[in-house]
Amino acid sequence: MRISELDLPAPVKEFYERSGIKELYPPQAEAVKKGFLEGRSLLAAIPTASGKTLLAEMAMLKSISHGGKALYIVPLKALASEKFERFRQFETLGVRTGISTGDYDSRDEWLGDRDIIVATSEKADSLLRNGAPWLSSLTIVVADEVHLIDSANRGPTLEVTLARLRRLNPSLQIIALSATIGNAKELAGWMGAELVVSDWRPTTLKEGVFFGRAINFQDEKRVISTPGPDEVLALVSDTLAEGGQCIVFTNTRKSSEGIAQKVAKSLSKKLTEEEKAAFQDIKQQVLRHAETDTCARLAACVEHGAAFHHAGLKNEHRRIVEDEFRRNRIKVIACTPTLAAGLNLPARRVIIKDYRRYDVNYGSVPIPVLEYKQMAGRAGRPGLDPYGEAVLIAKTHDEMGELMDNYVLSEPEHITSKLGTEPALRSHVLSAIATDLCRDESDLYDFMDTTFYAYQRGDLSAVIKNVLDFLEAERMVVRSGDRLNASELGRLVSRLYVDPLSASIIVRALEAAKKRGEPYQKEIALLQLICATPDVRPLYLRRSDYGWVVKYTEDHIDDFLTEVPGAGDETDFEAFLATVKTAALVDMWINERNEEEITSFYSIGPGDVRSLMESCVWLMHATAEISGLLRAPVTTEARELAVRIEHGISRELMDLIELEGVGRVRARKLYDAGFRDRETLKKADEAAVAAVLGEKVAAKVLAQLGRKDVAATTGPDDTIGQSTLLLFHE
DNA sequence: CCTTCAGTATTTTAGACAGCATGTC
DNA sequence: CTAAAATACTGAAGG
Repeated sequence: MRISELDLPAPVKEFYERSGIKELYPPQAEAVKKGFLEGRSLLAAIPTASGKTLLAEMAMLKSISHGGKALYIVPLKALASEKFERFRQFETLGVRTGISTGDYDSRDEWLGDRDIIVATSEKADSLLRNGAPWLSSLTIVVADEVHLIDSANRGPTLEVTLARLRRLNPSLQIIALSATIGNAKELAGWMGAELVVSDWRPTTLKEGVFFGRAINFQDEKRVISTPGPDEVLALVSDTLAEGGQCIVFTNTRKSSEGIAQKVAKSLSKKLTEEEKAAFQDIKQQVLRHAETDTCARLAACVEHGAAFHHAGLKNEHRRIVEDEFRRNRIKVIACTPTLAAGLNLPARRVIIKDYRRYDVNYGSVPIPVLEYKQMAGRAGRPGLDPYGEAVLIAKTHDEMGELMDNYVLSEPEHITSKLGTEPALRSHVLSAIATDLCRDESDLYDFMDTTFYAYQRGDLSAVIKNVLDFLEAERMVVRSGDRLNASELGRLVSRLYVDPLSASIIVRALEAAKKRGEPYQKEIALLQLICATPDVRPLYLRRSDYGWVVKYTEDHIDDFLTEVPGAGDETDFEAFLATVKTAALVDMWINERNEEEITSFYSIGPGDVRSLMESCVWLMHATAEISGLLRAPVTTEARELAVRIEHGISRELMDLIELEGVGRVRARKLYDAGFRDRETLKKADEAAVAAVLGEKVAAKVLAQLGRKDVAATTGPDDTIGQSTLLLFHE
C-alpha cells in the first residue's frame, strides 16, 4: 500500500514522500485496513522499529486536520524529548507540538494551543488532577509502550489515565502501541480497539543460543570466527570482525562495567590511528563531567571504543554513550536493562548474557519472555545491517535446549493489571474524589469498573473500601451522607502528586513538630522524614554501615520526627537505619561535600545521587506545602531545604544561587572570594569577579545584575539556563 | 613469623516517574 | 517455595 493512496491531507502525504517514505510496511497497511485513519481505535502489537511511530503520526495528523488535538503518552522522559524533537518537524505542516514532563513543561496556556502534546503517563495523570482545561478537547490519545500496564509501579497510572481520558471524551480515539504480548486481544477488547498483531520486521532477526563454539539458531548454526575462553568476548570479537556493533545485556552494574573493561582491553590491541583519535575525543567528552570513580572507569573504557551504561551514570554520560554508539564510534555497549526498552538504539548483534535477575522476593528468577524479546528486538539496524542477531549464552547442552524452548521459541507472557492493590489505588482513589470525577462511592465503583483491572480480573470494591477507610482516617476524604469530598489536605496531596501514605507520614511528623513548639531547626529530622516516605527509595543498608549509622542515630535520637522503632523489632529498626543512612547522604550533599567523596563513601554512582536528590527536592517541597497548610513550624525550613537540596548548597549560598549560571561550585567560589551575595556582587569590580569565574561566565553573571557596563556575550559556551542538578562542575 | 592458597562464609544484587517557576529545549 | 557471583574470612601448608 502506497502513501499516496491514503486518506490523508495532501501536505501530509507530501511530507512523508519527501522524507523518502512511499510505501507502507505490511503491519501498517493492515492497520489502515482496520480503519485507524477513519478514527477507529487501534492496538498495534508489533516489534520495535517496524513503524509503530509512523502509525501514530498519521493518525494524529489526520485527527488534527479535522481540528483535533493529540496527546502522546510515553513511559520515559528521554523518550518524551525524542518524540518531541521528531514531531517538531511537523511545524512545516502547521502542526505545533508541546512537551510536558517533570523536567520541562510548555506553559499551560501554550499547551492549550499546541496540536500535539507529548507527556509521560505520570505527567498526563498530574495534568488531569490539576484540571488542565485543554484535556477535554483531545480527540486522539497515543499510548506508547502500552504493555507497561503490566508494571507494578507505573502500570496503574497508565491504565487509570487512559480510563479517565476516555470518560472525559467517550469518542476519544486511542492508538496503543505495544510490544508483542500474549493477550493483545484482551487489551484491545478493553480499549474497544481494532487489533493488529504481527512479527514482521524491516530487518530479519535471528535468535539463537551460543554454546561451545557456535551460535545455534533455529535452523542453522554459526561457528564463531574468534573463539576464546570468554564467551562474551568471543561473541563480541566475532561481531566486530564483521564490522558490526554489539550490545551486551547484563544483570548487574558491576558485571556491565567488567565486560566493558574486558572488551576495551581486547580492543585496545588493534586500533587504527583514526579510531584512537576518535576515542580520545569521546574520552575528553566523558571527562568534562569528571571527578568520580565511575566517570574515570567509563573514560578508560571509551578510550578503547567500549562503554558501559547503567543508572549509576549521569544523564550526560549516558547521552554521550548513546550518541557515540549511534555514530558508530563506540563499538560495544555493556549495559543493564536501562537500554532494554524505549530509546531507539539498534546494534548488529545483541548478547543477552544473563537471563536471570535478582528479585527481592524470589531470589534470582528468569526474566520474562517479554523482556527478552524487547532486548532481542534491539538487534539489526534497519537499512544498515543485513540482519540482526540476538544471542543467549548457555553453559551446558541442556541449558541450550532450555533457553531455546523458553525464550527463542516462546511466546511473550500475558500482561496483567496491577491496579488491585492498596498502594496502587490509594492515590488514584484520592485523585478521583479530589477532582470531583467521582462524587460518591458507587460513582467510584463505576469508574473503577472501566479500568483494565476490572475488565480483566473483575471486582475492585473490596480494596477500594479499604483505601477509602484509610483516606478517611487520615482526613484526606470526608463523607457527608453519600457524598465523598476531599478535604483541603486531600486536594493538596492529590495535586502534589505524592503517595497519600507519604503524606500521612509527613502529617504525623509535622504534628509532632507542632507539639514541640518553636520553629523547628533540626535539618536532619526533616531529611530523615522524607527519606522515611515510600516515595523515596532508601539506600541499601550494608552490614558494614551498621556501626556508624547506629552511632549517627544515637547522636540525633532526640531530633527525629518519625517514631524510632524499639529495639524489639529488628526489621523495622533496620529499615529506620536505612532512612537515616539516606538522610545522612543528603546532609553531606547540602553541606557541599564533593561528589567524589559522596559516591565513594556510599559506593553509589553519580547518577544515583542525582536521582535521589530529585526525589528529595520533590518531597521536601511537598513537606513545605503540607506544613504551610497545617501551620506547622517547619514551613520556612522545608522551603529552604528544598532549594538547598536542589543545588547542593549550604544556607549561606542561597542568595548567590539565584543567579543563572551559578551552581554549587561557582557560588562557593564567589562566596569564598568575598562576594557573599548579589548585592556585594553588584558593586564588585568586574576584573575581580572574572578572576574567580572566568571572563565569559563573569560577564554573564554581572549582566543579570543590571550591570550595563558589562557586555553580555551570548553563546552556548556553557550550561547556563538549564535547571538540572549537578551541572556546574569544573 | 609471614605469605599463599584453597575452601568456606558472607555480602550484594535493575530501573525511574512526580511539584513549581522560568523560559522555549 | 525459589539464586548466584563476588568478596571477605579462615586455617593450613610452605617459605
